[in-house]
Amino acid sequence: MPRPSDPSARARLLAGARRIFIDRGLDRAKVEEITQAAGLSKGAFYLHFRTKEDAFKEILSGALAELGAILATAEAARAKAADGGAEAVVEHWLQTDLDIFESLWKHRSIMRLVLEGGGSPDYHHLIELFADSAEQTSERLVRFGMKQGYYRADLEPHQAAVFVAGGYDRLARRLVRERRKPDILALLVNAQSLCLHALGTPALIRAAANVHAARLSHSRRAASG
Amino acid sequence: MPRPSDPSARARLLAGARRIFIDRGLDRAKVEEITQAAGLSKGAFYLHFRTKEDAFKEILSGALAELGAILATAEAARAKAADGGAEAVVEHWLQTDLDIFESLWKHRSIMRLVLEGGGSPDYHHLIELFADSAEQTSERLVRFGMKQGYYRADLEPHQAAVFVAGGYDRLARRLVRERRKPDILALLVNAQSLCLHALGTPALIRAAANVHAARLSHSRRAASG
Amino acid sequence: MPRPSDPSARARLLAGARRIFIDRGLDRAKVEEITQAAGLSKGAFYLHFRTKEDAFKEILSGALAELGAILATAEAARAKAADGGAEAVVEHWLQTDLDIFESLWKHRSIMRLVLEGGGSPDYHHLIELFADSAEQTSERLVRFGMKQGYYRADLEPHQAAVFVAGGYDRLARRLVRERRKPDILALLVNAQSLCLHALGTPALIRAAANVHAARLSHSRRAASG
Amino acid sequence: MPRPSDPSARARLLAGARRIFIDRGLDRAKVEEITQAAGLSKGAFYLHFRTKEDAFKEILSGALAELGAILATAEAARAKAADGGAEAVVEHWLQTDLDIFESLWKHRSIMRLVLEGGGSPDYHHLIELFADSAEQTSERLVRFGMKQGYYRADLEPHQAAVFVAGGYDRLARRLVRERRKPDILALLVNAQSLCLHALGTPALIRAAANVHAARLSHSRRAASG
DNA sequence: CATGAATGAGGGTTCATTCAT
DNA sequence: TATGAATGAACCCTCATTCAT
Repeated sequence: MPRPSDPSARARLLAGARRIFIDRGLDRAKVEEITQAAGLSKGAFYLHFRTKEDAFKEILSGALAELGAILATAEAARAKAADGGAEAVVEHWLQTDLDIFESLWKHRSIMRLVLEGGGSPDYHHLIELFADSAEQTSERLVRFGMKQGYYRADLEPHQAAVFVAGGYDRLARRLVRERRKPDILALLVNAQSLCLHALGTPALIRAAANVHAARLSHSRRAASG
Repeated sequence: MPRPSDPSARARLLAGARRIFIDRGLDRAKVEEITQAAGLSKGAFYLHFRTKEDAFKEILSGALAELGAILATAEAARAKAADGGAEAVVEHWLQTDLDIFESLWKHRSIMRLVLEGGGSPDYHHLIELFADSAEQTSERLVRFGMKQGYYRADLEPHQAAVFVAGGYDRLARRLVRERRKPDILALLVNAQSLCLHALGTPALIRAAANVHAARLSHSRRAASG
Repeated sequence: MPRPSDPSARARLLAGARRIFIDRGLDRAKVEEITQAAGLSKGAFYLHFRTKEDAFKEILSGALAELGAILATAEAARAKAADGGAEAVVEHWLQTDLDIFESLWKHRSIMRLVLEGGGSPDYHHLIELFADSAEQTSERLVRFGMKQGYYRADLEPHQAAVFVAGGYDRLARRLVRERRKPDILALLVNAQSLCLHALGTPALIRAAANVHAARLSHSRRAASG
Repeated sequence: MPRPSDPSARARLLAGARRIFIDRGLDRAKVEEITQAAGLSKGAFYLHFRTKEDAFKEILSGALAELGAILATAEAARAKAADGGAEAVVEHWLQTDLDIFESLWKHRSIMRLVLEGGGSPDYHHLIELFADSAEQTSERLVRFGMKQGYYRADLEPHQAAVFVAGGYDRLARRLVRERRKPDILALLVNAQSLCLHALGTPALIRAAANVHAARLSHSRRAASG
């Protein structure tokens, strides 16, 4: 017996697929589980997606596209921030991190799946892609910071970048596993602070302290208000 | 027709299994691929392993046992190192890291598989286990370091530990992907140096600089000799 | 390419399974043979049955349930028959036997399989169950008949029951092997007559003769009319 | 490591095979179980038997040959017994039954297996063979008895034979399931007595009573002495 | 004779995908 | 669009049998 036509079928299938993929991983997810979760029949799945993998890619692409956009925007705004002096640099950096981690939180379940390999070996390159991109961004930032005199001159930029990216990577992996939303701003302020103590010049550390204090107090006011 | 008896069959199967698991992940690896890689017939697999998963576990356990032993040894020796002053602490820390990363390198292919989720969702807890243990060790070290006066007093130990562990985690994930063996000592010296600049007191940073210099020059002499 | 939908698939699978099970026994029957016999693909089997054994049990349960119902009904009606005197007792006994043997004939192929062990050792207890139940019923009847004075007083009830049950058991085993339907009424009249000569008092033997004659002439009229 | 040469290997394999066949049936018995039970290696089995089925046949043939011999001997002696009058006929009949049932008891485990279908459908014809032969013997005896005037003249010989054979068949099936040896003489005396009440003339019944009494008292004296 | 590792044909079961309705 | 029975290619694991030692 056909179900009443429902324009949301595709959306419901995607939602079901997301849930099942998250529970089982791509390989172990069964199409029938997905359609059951969506309240539809097995055949319906193939009206909307060519294959199981296609549905997976589509679910991923949402999250990845958002992250890509954030990175692109940040990249574009970097030069302008640099002109604004130390505090603007820190401010821009912090804002980019916030955008990224908020997006990770929003898509945490599917991101977690991919981060943990549940998307099958075939999808692992995506994580590497993203992680490498983060690392390269870090390295560019380190080099840029050194050139601008914000960072200590004795750094080996690549190694520093690996380490910084690693800190953030681990932060991200933890975030996607949390059940309740942590105070992302606090986490990132802390992370930046650590990075800056490792890499930055005293001047930059001071600038960061100002930015951080301002942000945190503003955030607390917002929370309590 | 049976093949000539070959006492290395089990080893060859393990080697084949490792290779195929690494290529495809546990779920997508076919037993027949494994036995073909080992130059044996399908049935031979089941003379040596009860199931495909059993073979996987066995391959894993070698690597995990070694890492476990290193951590246990290090833990046991820590107190003694602490008595030896700043340089002994740094020395002990560096040595432990070296042992771990050498072991990771030795088992890099299978470790990479697990780190990247190729062992099926079922095995992911192992990574978390190890990562959490690294994080907890980091946190203990940070608290210990703060108490001893080696680390800055204004740190939030948990956040610092997450970040430090993250740096090492990322380092490990990179290491297991390398084709040629990098200079592990140099990587770790760099990593420690970054951590110390982020966390350590000037005294400790100086002590570390000595230890690092000694180790590096010794290592270079060995390499060129 | 899927076959055109056919609502009789399950029935056809059961029919195919019955045939193949009967030919080969449970263990040696291949699922693919069954589905071929049903004109379906191997996978179709698992749309309708969880396992090969399940299909077997289902085929059995039909026959067993019918036999169980007949025995229960007969048991319930026994006391009333006893009140009707010797002829009613014989009549009731004969009718029960007829119901059972007609049911056996209806399900002869599967009953034969189980009787002959084709359902794997696992199913043999079912035969014992049924045979023991028949023996116990026999023994109850013998004791009852002795108490009522219908049977000779010098019988050892258990041994007599074993023997009577054995006669019927053998009759059943022969029946399920026949290609063409024998005259079941005649068989049973004969069997009863033998039992009664072995066990009964002259009065009961005379009563039985009347009942038998009436039944047979009625049956012959029906056959020729 | 080869075991010390042991001339009893074949016997031990047969004993092991018998045990395992009895436990599991032909199809479900594994060659390795058999050789383990015999304390030998899997290969040894094939030094002594061409296939698993061959070993089964060999085990069976022992029991079947003995039964066959008993039947042949009895058949040969029948005419002579007939000349000896009623008591000699009963005596001969009883002795043959005793020989058969003692043989069944001796080989009860393997006989039970075959009777219950554990030898796979392929072997079921053997039971039918034996049962049919018993039935035919019964029928010959009934006809013979009727001709001699020992049996009632109004019998339908075939039906009577089915019933008698059935009683013995059931007796045999029960015997092979017993754990402890029952009093076979008593069982058979009882069975004969029932048959004779069903089939025999008063003269034969009296003759049988004499034979039975003599045999039982002799047996009791033997048991108590 | 004995060993037991090796072989490889099976066969039960799963599940992505198709398509008649 | 929706349905869900049907398909059939996989794939894991078993086990009778072989044979180099």
